Amino acid sequence: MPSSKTPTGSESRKSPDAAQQPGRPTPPEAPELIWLRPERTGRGPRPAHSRDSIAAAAIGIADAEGLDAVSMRRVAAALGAGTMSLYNYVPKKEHLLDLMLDAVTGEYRLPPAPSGDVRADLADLAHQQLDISRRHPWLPALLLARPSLGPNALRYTDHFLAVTAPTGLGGGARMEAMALFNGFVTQFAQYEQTAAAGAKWQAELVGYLSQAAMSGDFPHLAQAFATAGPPADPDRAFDRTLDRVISAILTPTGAT
Amino acid sequence: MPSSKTPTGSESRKSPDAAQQPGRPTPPEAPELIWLRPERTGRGPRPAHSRDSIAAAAIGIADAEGLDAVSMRRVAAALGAGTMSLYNYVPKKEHLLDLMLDAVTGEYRLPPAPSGDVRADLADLAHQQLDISRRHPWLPALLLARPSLGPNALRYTDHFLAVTAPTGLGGGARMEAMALFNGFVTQFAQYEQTAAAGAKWQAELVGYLSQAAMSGDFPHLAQAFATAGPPADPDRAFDRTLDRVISAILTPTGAT
DNA sequence: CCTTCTCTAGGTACAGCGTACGTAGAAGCG
DNA sequence: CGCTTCTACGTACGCTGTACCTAGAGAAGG
Repeated sequence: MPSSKTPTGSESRKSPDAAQQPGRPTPPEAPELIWLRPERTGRGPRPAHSRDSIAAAAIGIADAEGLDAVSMRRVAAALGAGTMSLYNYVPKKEHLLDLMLDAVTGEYRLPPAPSGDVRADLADLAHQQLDISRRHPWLPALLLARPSLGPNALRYTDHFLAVTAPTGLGGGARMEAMALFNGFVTQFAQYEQTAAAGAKWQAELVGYLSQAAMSGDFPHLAQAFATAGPPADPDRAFDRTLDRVISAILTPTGAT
Repeated sequence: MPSSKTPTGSESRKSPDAAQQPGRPTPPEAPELIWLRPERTGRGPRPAHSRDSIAAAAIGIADAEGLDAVSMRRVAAALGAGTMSLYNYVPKKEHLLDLMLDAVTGEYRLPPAPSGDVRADLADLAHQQLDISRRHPWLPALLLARPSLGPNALRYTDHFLAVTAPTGLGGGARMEAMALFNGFVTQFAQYEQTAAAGAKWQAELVGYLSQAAMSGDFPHLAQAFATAGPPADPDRAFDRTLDRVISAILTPTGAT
């Protein structure tokens, strides 16, 4: 943690002679992480909006029209504010996305303590994430694009660590396990979304694949096609692979 | 699914009286999937560029300046072509990204046949993917964003199916396994990239996390922090989790 | 051969994006 | 009270993807 007053000196923007003049405050070093910036400093007029309301507005737009429709102008308009006013709350658009992420992460219903059944607790977390992802179709893409760790994500992380405590794994290993676990669920949700988005795309893909299988260049693909049964219920496929992932996490490997 | 000739009717752009006139060809329905469009039809002047050269140009830009620097204008300029000429080869920017994806997928060195050691073959695939992702830092993000299945991806898929044939799993299950497997590697590579990108960001994150751990609101997080050893070699962490993933794939669960 | 049709090349233009910058005024602190 | 620091927001810039249009190249049909 650097002292809050020392300027780095490498970022002088104006004339160099004014570099060290104490009259120029040179906004010392705003943290890049939005959660490190206080929402309110106490000085000046009180803000007309809150991070929560901004996130809610953005989420409303994303739910209704997709993530691409979330622009600074749109969100500001939804709040009844001027476009540039939004930049008082959110220094860059990235941070707006961080707010959205953490807001939906708040939708988890986390029990006060683990039930004792690790498998069940993990399965519950996975299904909750799938539900949330279905409510907010843009979520998987965002989750895959940026890590982010807002307050609600911290709560989730703490809960995950609590749930997996009985495995005997060390803290680092459990964090890796969480990444693996979340990653799987997120990717599944993401795939579900893209598949649902374009029926035409999916139909073309099937045609393309079977044509490729027919060509003879991909014998194993052809064989897989031949032996594949009906398209299979996605929910069942999810549970099946989820089981494998949980087993992978719970199986001891001798390393911490 | 509408028959392939009937116009939807909602897309008439010109005068409606010319709608069904046979003289107007009405480019019947170009497939959305770029791999379904022939690269060359045979009529007209021969194109000045190829899909390969276009992909190479785009990849060069992305490698040097990141994915955001890949714009239609930039790629066209790199080819010495006018911006709009690019649209003769690539109907939308998405398809340019598809070309890039499949081109780098061609960098896999796939042995002509599986070695017989499933674990070793899978580990090799994973390490190759990690290498390719390190050569092309933009790859993980792209891979996570869109499925895509170009010719090289088909070759990869066929190989994966061949490698996993001895597991006794059905075709569908092995496809799911591939998704899990690729997803893990891709996410790991992606995380590695974002971590490498911003040292400042990472430092802030550590500060934020330890501050959160200190606050007492997240006891398990605090405990994980306390028991965590040194930051751990990323390569070792990769191999460790990769082992778990492979085990998850290889362990029979009674379902096909 | 010439005609015709289809293709490629590329310019112009538009709507929309993120955001740098500057100004005006309100609210807390000394 | 004044000083400082905040909020609000209009204007403007450079950039994006791409719709639309005009020329002209070259293969196919007569």
